[in-house]
Amino acid sequence: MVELTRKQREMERRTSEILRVARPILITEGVQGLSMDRVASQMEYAKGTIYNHFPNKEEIVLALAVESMELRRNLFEQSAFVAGPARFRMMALGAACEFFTSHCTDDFLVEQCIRNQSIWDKSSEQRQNLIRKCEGQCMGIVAGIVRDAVSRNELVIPQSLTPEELVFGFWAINYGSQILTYSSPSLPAIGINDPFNAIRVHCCTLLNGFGWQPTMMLTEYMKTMSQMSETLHSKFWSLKNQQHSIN
Amino acid sequence: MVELTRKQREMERRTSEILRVARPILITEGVQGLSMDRVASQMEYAKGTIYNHFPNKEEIVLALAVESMELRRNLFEQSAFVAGPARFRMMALGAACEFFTSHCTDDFLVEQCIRNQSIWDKSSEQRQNLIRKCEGQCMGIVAGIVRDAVSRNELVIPQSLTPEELVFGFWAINYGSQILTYSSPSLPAIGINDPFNAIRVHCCTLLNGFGWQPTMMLTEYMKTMSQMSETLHSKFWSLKNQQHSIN
DNA sequence: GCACTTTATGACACTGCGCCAATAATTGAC
DNA sequence: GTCAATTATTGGCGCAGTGTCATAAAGTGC
Repeated sequence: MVELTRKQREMERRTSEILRVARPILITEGVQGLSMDRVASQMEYAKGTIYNHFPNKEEIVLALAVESMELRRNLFEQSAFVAGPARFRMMALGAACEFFTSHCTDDFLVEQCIRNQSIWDKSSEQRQNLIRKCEGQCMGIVAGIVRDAVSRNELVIPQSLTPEELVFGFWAINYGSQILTYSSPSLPAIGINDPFNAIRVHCCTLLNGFGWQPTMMLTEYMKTMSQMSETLHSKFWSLKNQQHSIN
Repeated sequence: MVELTRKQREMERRTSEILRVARPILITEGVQGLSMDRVASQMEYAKGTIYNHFPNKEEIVLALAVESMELRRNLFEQSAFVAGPARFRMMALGAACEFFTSHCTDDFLVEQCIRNQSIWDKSSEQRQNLIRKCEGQCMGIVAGIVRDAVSRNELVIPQSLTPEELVFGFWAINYGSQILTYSSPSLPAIGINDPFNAIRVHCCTLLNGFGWQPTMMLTEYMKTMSQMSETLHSKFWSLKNQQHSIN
């Protein structure tokens, strides 16, 4: 029994070793650049051995994405601890998104990979469920804040919207802007100089538009966001570093 | 001279023939499924001949994306003709986005492909510029509406935002929601039952949040959107069909 | 030390890309 | 109408990557 456990642990250790080797390849050269041969030779194992751990490279990509999404979820969880009105927690989440995109760019890029249909198609349902689970957890955290705001009478959700659908709008605007920022070749050329600032303005406008109390003037919102960002950064950094030491 | 032109025309005819063959493959089986061999055999030409027209398959994908983006731009142009306050034109643009996603799904999917880094990397700068140009034109149409609203005193843009950055928010929320809708495996499972409706609500809230006149209650906005959508659909359809007859 | 199980290996068949020498078709001068 | 020159087409080749599988090696219990 002890033997079995030792073997299992060795197996798991190598699994995470594979991920450790694969991650920088995926980040620097994309899904194209990642190949089983390459991972194998870099680890000084035969290809077949890698196939004992992952049935195809898409599974490796998904496994890496799960790690990255877990970091995002941890940042979200941390944001949900901010004191004060629920709106502050919502703003902290915005700060977490910004942090994730600008300081965990690698993880953001890895997370992006799973939006590729061909990767999704080739991977096992089991691992897909891990992704869904993490996605659901993130949604749960944000929707929880929305529900909290409602119960505190700080927000009235339009009747035609579920709390999750309200979250969906913020999710979409953050996600969309991040994708556009990273994949649209030249935003400045078409007049978008500071996408981060722009999205902050839009989020503030959206929050105010829903009448989410306390309503804030733009200047006040921006100031609070800056302060909040600064306060949270140390926590965010420690979460990020934790993540890296695990790998 | 006449001879040359005839040859050139034959060449061009075949180029578009290649695209006509490649498009359904790309749509049904993704970038993975599209191969030069396959296009060649389906057209009953040798592979080398296809390479006389496109230096690699990525160029084919980009060429298809240009076609699809041109359809989007045409829908946008059509929307900009709507009479009344600039806000109505902005709403018509929203309807155009909805139409593009739900009735030109194939084009939407093709447009998505170019967000893939590896495709962008392998394609020529020339064709990349075609994409940028079309993207810039789309932005120009929407930013024009924003500027119009400002000059009509129907809108005051926050000082920290350029008109394009204001557009960026709407772009992000629409784009983001569309991507999430198509690539997030089970939105209903996490509480998002009607993403389209949700985004309409968010857009209305955002417009109101910016104080874009005439301010509209949600019910009024939704009603107007439905009417507008219905009115525009015939124009949209004819544009879409035009596109298809060209191919 | 032996029979048996588990694990690792790398050669192999297969697919697809991009190249290019050989081949075929077209052209225009005579 | 013929023919050399130009131009276009062809498909086989080298290369790289995937995933499989028979074989070899290592590990395990007795």
